[in-house]
Amino acid sequence: MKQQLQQLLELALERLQESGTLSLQELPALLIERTRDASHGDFATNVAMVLAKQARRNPRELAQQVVEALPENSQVEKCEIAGPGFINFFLAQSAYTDIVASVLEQGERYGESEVGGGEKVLLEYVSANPTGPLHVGHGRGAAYGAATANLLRAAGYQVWREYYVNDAGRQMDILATSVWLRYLDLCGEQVTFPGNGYQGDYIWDIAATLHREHGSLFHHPFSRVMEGVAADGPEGDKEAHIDGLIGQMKALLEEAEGYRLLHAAALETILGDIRQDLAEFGVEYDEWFSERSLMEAGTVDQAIEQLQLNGDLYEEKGALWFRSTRYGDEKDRVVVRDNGLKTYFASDIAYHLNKLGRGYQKMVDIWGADHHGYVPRVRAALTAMGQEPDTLEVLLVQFASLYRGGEKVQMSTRSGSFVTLRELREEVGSDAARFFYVMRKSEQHMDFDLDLARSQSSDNPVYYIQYAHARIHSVLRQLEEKGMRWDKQEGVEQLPRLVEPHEKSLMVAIARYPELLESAALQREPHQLAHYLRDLAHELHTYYNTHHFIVEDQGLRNGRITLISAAAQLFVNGLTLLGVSAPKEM
RNA sequence: GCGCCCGUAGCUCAGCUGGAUAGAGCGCCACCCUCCGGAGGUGGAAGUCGGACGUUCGAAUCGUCUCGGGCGCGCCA
Repeated sequence: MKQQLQQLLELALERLQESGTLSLQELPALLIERTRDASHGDFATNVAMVLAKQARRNPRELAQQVVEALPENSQVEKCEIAGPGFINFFLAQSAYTDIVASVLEQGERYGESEVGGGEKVLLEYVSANPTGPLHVGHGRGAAYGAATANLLRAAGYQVWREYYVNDAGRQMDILATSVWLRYLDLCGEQVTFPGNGYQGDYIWDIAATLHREHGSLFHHPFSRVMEGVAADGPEGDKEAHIDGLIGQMKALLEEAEGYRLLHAAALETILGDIRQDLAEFGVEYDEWFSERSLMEAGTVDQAIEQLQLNGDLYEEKGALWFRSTRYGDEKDRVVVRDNGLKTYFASDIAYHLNKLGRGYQKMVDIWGADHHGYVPRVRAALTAMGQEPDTLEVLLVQFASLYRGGEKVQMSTRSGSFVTLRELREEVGSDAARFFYVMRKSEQHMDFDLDLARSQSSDNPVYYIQYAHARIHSVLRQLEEKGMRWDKQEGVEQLPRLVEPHEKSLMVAIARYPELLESAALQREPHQLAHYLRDLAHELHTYYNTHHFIVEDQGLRNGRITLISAAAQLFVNGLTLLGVSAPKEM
């Protein structure tokens, strides 16, 4: 609808240009908006005001000429000039009844568009290190990522959803060592656990499983383990201490290939937990991309080599540095440490090159806001490789604070008292969690009210929306109980009889949906959809309270049932995109 | 210190490629069921859009400065 108006306007302006009424070098991008006030019609444009200055013309006078030049269109009832020079469009009722009919025709596809133009997008989200269970911060990235993926697909992008698994590197070594130390404890050793080790109970669980399955196969005296290991903090060097422990573990367990076994056991257990957690949350992926596979395929070395050939690397203090300052970064970055280990950054460069190599010219990464400082260096690497830096789009998700009983829930990773995503899901349910997470703009800090999310009342927006949908189905059930049936054909024909203001505004809301989806997708803002659904639910409830749907007049009845059925379809479509269920009864 | 994000009604937040009297929910006050699920609806009170200056016919929206809050500035990931 909006696009049609846009075309009409373009035609009008062209006519004015041809007739010499207007002579502009360049026409500006036309802005047509939904009006806020019904007395201003359905759509409005400010072109006259925008052009007035260039054309040195009175905006209202110019608006009048534009209106006169507009081609006839059956969907446009009239145009008015208002205020300082707005042109308001009043649509014919048929424009709306046609849309209601098309909702029923298109069903779950209603609202989809092609604005994405089939562009291939690789969307990466969550990608938390498999060193422990997902917490509520990851949950927000998961909900946001999954909803954004759905939105992009609906808008005609080809989306590939990926989770980057950091299954190589030092953090995994620390994890394996943590498990081993707990295991040694279970073997009866008096273990002093390193400050930098992973403290959570889940480490004990993995260790216990290993102990049960392998007995004391990996047992070494703790005193032996500590030989030559630097002191732990705060007096000693925490990093050196943990690196020493890792080294000892690798040395002592090599023969039995125990190191690899423990490493794999820890990884598989935790990654398995993450996968299950996300699956239960309705968050899906097309691929779980392994960092180790990248290493083994030599992609990381190739990336480093490429930088080397370009002359963007230099050596200093035994390490290999990428001169990222050349490409807008604040400081240069290490890609290979003095101990020969490649940094996380090195494999991340390789990963992004790999994505491009797979034919994705658009990479959308969703990161926690604490990683924002990381953006310039990855962009720098892409630029250094001859890529356009905007092939990478990074969406940052701020953290969420939980509130229970009006009090902020204290979370601390260090003490292990963080709230896991699983605990959150169990407390408030998946629907509420998914909706609450995307209800706020992602870069906005959010306060997550657990009591509200859990409450089954109208205060809770999730229930409010789901209730609107259930209510429609309740009406359909009532209809059947009364021995009547919905004649869709007749209903569509009777739509022009729905002239009540409530009916008009419900139709407007329905017509707005495709525009809304486009906007939400282009801006990667699922919260727009969440707000829209709330508005739509409000329209439905208001209508419900004012008018009866199951009326004696058969034609009117079918018309109304047709209208609310279209609304029901939108609740299903919209909630599905957000990963929330649309129950028929509650 | 430098960089990024955020300051809008008592609370939680929309609105931000500049536009017509600044919106919603919660909370508060007053109402609405012989009727399809009241898990609903109607009305009301409530805001110097953190502050200042600037650009503009027009600024919550853009620019500069400033105050306040969060985060980041490792050979960690």
